[in-house]
Amino acid sequence: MTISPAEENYLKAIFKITEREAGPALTNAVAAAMQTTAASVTDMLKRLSDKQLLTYEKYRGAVLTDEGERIATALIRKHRLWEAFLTDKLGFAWDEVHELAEQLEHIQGDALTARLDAFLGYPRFDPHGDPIPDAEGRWAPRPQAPLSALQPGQLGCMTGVGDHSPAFLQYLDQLGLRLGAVVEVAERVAYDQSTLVRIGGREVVLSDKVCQNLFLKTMNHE
Amino acid sequence: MTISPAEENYLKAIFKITEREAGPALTNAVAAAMQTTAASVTDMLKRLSDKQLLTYEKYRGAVLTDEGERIATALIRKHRLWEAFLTDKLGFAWDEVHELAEQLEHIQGDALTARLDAFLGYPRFDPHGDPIPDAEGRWAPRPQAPLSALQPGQLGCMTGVGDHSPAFLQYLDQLGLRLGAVVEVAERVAYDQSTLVRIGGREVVLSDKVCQNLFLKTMNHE
DNA sequence: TTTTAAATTTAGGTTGGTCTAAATTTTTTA
DNA sequence: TAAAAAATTTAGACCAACCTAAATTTAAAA
Repeated sequence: MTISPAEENYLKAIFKITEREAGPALTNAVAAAMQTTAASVTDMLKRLSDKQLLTYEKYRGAVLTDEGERIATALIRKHRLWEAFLTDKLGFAWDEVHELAEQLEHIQGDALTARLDAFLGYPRFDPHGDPIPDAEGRWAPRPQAPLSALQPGQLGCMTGVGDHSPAFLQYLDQLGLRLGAVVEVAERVAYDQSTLVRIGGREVVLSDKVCQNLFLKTMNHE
Repeated sequence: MTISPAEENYLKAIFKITEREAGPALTNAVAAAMQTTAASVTDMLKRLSDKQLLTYEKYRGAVLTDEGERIATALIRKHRLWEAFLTDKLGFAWDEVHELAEQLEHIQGDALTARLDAFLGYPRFDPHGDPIPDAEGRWAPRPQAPLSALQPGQLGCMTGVGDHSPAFLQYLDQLGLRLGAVVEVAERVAYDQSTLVRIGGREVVLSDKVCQNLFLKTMNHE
């Protein structure tokens, strides 16, 4: 049974929606994620349901089957391995790799994925700090919290981002915020929830929006 | 103006046909190369003609325009760079890379191609000895002849193959015939044009078909 | 609980890329 | 040069993936 790039993209979108929202993925949510119309989504959900890649109830949304989830996971694995390749081997910046990986993730061939993984040294995280599932679909645990959840005085090591847009990533570059950067929360402004942080000696104010999209692992002082 | 993978494949097929046959590429020749029907080809030739990627005259075949040729060349460049990547970096054998490269050649992004080229050290030939055009579409000259054209007593260094099928490539592996191998023509059998050659000490008989698909650069003794 | 609004599906259409079968043109052969 | 064969095109159809507009169902509000 063959599966098209378009179908794969739907499965991935549904996977990501159900990752962050409880219950079935609703038509409009999928349409928003796929940048398409609700009518097109309904169409596709029926086809994916026929292929047993998800269960679909009219007006009630879709849930991936085990097979659908397996395909989505494999796709995310390939996407992130290619992102690691593009940054680590070809020297692309972390804000340049998403679009290319969107194409590369659809290349078929288990041997290719396995060899690429080995060539990269079996990375467990991609250039944005997102976990790369292994060949069996297992995810590495990642104990992290958004900067917005840290209290003044707390110290954190940057482990990921919640927004992959080039604009956001470039802004972080400018602030010296890359994976592994150590950040100390100095003060939270009650008025707008913005946060004063110390990054490598310098003090910077980060908006609430930025803090919600910055993930850190808490550390002890010294 | 956007161009689909299917369209790219047609351009590449037509490029390769006109490379080896004089005059315009005929419908049936394209159909054979694309493993499709003549009707589908006619359809596509009209569309590519509308897009100014080739000139097409009913019943008389197609000739690529400069733009069509540029696209075909870029596609071949990507195909061969990816093949080099797959063998040199990921450790695939030369008979395993064609299908994967057929997929990878359609990945869009000039920066990717440029960086891949640099990462590989600007290779001028792919794992099968085929030349890789540079970013401007220029081809390295390759002075070579089929083994079938060499006379007894002549010495040659293997530089390429005329058949990329896994079966042929694996057979060559078995004979110790890889790029760079030195071959001495010992004798040609008039009856069936088969050739007795010496490869690294051993004597082997190669059929005419094999000899026509083995390319060498002639060398002087010692 | 009835009305309104929001979400979703259905109906019908488009485009790209393919197909088979029939019609046409070109080439070959008698 | 006329008939037969080969090559090619046209006609009509299909499928995947999308679309808009209208109809329907569900959820929210009065």
